[in-house]
Amino acid sequence: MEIKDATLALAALGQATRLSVFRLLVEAGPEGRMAGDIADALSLPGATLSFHLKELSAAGLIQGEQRGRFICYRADFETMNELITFLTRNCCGGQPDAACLPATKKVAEKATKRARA
Amino acid sequence: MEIKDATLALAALGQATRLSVFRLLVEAGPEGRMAGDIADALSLPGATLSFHLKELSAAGLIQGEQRGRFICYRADFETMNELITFLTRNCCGGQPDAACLPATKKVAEKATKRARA
DNA sequence: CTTTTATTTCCATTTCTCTAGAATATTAGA
DNA sequence: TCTAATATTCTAGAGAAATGGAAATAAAAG
Repeated sequence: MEIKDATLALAALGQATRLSVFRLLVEAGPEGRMAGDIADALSLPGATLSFHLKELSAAGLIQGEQRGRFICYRADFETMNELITFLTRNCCGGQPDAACLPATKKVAEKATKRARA
Repeated sequence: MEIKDATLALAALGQATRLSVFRLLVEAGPEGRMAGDIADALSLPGATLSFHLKELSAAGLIQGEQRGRFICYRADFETMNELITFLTRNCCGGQPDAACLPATKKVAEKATKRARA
């Protein structure tokens, strides 16, 4: 992930309504939730939710899939993991001893394994 | 970390200039870097950098310390880890099998250990 | 093909954010 | 104390983002 993509994703998450939507989808897992369901859960007007879903999609953080006349949205966990990797990458100049971000090593390992698989 | 703090931190990072500044400090590690040094590295006018440093400070992502007539800024790794924990918390309803966010388990463990220490 | 339901796009309004020059503060050294 | 160096606050203008009602679109059911 490049800085441009990371900025886009972080800006998308740096907004209260969108962060709530995203967290809802992270907790929902791979099954996701219907748009209207999300609107109900967060008491959002359709137009407002739609605007935010679009932003999250553009940032690659969620994906929507038509299901009958509903649309099912899911969190994109791969993007999320890339984002975390980006944020913690080369922490403290890459010296493992410094270990300022405990996530760094483990997350990086996992990401590498997944990329190879 | 609460949603309000997470939003603040993510909004702070969701801006190209600030993300660059923060990444610079993450890579610098606990030693940090002087404000002027950062301005040079990123070719930023003083007023602009100062504005962004203030935002990052307000979000708890960095801290400044006076050193002679310089000010040394460092990344706040604890906040960063809390943020990652927040984002990945209760992924997929907390079912470990789902494992959509590999970071979840490891990061959460580490964060808990540190909090107890 | 018409209606119902789900969601999105359009649009105008309001609000917040970014930028950087100029002025101000703070510290150290001569 | 006076000056140079470093960094912050003030300020205003330009631009971007958020909101939500109304209209449009898309899909399925009758």
